[in-house]
Amino acid sequence: MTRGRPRDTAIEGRLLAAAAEELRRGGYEGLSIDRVAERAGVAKTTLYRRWASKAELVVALIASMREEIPFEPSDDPRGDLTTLVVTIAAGLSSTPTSLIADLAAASARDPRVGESVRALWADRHGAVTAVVAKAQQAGIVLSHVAPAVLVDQLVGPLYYRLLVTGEPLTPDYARTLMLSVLGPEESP
Amino acid sequence: MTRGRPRDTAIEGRLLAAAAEELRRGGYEGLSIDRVAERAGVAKTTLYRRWASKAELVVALIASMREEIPFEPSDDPRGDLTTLVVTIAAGLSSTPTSLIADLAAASARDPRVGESVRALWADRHGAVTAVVAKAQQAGIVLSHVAPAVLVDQLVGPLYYRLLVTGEPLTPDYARTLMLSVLGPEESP
Amino acid sequence: MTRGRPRDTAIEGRLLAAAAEELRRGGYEGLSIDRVAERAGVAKTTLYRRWASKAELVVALIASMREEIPFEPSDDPRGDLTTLVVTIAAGLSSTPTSLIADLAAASARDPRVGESVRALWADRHGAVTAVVAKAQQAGIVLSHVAPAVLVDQLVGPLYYRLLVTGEPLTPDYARTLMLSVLGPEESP
Amino acid sequence: MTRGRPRDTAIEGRLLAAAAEELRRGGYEGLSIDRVAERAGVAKTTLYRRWASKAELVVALIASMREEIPFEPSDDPRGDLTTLVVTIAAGLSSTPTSLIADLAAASARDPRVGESVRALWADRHGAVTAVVAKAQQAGIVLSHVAPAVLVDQLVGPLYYRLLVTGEPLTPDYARTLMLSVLGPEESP
DNA sequence: CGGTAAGCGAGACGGTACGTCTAGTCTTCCC
DNA sequence: GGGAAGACTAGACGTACCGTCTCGCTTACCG
Repeated sequence: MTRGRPRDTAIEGRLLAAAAEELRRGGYEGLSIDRVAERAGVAKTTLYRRWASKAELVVALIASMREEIPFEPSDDPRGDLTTLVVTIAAGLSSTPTSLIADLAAASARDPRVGESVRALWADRHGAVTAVVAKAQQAGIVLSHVAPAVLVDQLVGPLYYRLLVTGEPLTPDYARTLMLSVLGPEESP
Repeated sequence: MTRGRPRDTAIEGRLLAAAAEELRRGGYEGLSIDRVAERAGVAKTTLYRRWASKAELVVALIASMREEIPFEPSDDPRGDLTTLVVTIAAGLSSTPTSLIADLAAASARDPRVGESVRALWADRHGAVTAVVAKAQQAGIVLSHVAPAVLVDQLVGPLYYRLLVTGEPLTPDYARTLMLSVLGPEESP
Repeated sequence: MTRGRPRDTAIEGRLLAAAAEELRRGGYEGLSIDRVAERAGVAKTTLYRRWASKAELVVALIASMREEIPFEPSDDPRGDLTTLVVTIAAGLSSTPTSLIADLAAASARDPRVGESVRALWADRHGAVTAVVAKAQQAGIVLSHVAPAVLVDQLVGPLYYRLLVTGEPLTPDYARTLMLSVLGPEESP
Repeated sequence: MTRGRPRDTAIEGRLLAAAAEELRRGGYEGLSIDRVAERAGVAKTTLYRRWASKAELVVALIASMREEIPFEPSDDPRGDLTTLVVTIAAGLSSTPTSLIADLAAASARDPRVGESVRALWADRHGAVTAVVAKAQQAGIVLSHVAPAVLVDQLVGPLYYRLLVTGEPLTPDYARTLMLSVLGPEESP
């Protein structure tokens, strides 16, 4: 029923790409609508026709950034978990801290952004949870604590260091976390 | 040594009160320096002489809002730790999340702010570290992992839930964290 | 020769009516093409197919507004003239000033608009000129000055007050102008 | 009484000069606030602190462009009047018509602008009124019509031609107006 | 009767300007 | 030197408007 000139589908991609670049450079705060539009070679009105505000743009952007990181669980839960946590730590420390912090702040301000951001992490954390559950079933983790809590204790400290204490996220630290949660590896 | 007109000590209080009101109404984003100064009946210069930026003002504001919770370590490290973690969780969940997230974001952008914010948490976290070390020495915690890491695994998940997953910080959750780190209490 | 779907003749009227209403409310400046089209229930394209720009639309609008005010000269030029000038004054003061001013401004910017607007006044002013010439021939006006100049001195002050000094255009003022130009009436 | 940092007096001049240049190039329509500010090397807020809108800026600009034409009344009211009217006509016809029309339009929309614009003409028109009154007292003008009306009939036609009929404002025309109002000069 | 040319509705698009807001710095005078 | 007042820079924000464009549908006339 609603007709008219169809939207140029390429524009959305260009805008999101431009916004991503802006976000990468200056974080949420430093993302300027004018610059995004200019970088995308698009009129500001065209951007606003799609997203009514900066927040909505970022929501869409984050959603579009969810890369499918395929993870293949092996028979070695302990090894899998180490890989996962180290990878997450590496991913976090290779992303500008201010960006992650800005996303957290934007999430806290706008529930829709929050949802979008959580969906962004969902894959990775879901994988961790799955492996932890598996390890628990295999008897590797003796704890009777819910897997979700163990995940919080593996992943939470990473964000904590990043956002609160400012300490570095080394692979060693990630492994130490593993050790603390899983206990020392038993020699065969 | 110090010359010239002494600072009007009442002003600081008026400014912080004004800032608190602004923060209450519009959050970090909606806090306007101009409005704070005007509401306090004070020149903007006077505000900036005390705090170099909006972030620092908010840091000071938060600091002023923090109640000195004197903590007296008892002979029961496990009980002490539980009290501490539950208290921290309660403090965090009673503060608007957006505030904490904005502080983290401001920290990531400006190291000086980061330092201030860290000082804000320092007391509490210091206390936790001390008790954890004590518990470890007392043999309650069998882990050979550094106390700092255990603290990260007690406190980190709280921030993680708050800033990342958005899940609630209940006292039960805090206790579950304790359990996971310390292991089940041994019956005497 | 002419192929394709013929233009809907009713649309032009609806557009002009809509434009007239818009002009009445907000003057030239406040006339928005988008709103005119919407008010007429017509696509913007359809409007632009008829007039290539806002100015041309207004030109057509003004042209369509030319009401034929039939004027029947009597044997009493002085009376006729009074009637005419008072009528013109009344017409001007019953029209929003800003509209007249905007038309003048649009005229100054675009010659085509100017031509159209002048045609709008032409009838009335033509009638005045005719009567003045007649009065001059009848010896009522002693001046040897060209009728056109006398007309300027009768009508010009009306616009002058309206557009420049902002003073009101009362019937009395109109009569005073008459008196000044024609001189006092001779008693028979 | 006036406290705070004083306005930088040089800025006003720079802004007006920039606006004048803009006006010269693109007329009222083509004058962009952003460009004026940029050309003047000044923040837009600084401009808006002085004039609340484009119209007000232009009012000030026009006012600043008005040269103080010192007028010394002689013993020859007829000559004085001729000089004045011819000068006014010259002034009007040397100014872009669209500017004057735009000022009239802006006046009609905003009373404050109207006041400013009237003040702009006040000097000249005041001088004319004074000389007319003097001429009337000296018996040169026999009319018993109020001076203000005579002034309207001398000056009004100039604006009328400019804004309505579009006819040129020649010195001859001005003299004809004089002649019509004052009557033919008596030979000594 | 089917092709084709134009009218039409709906709305996207580029481009540009507007006026408002904010943070933080700077300048001046007063105590 | 502290304080008040406010000017100043820099730049983002979201809205409005104009005139062009791109669709798909509809209506006529023409062969």
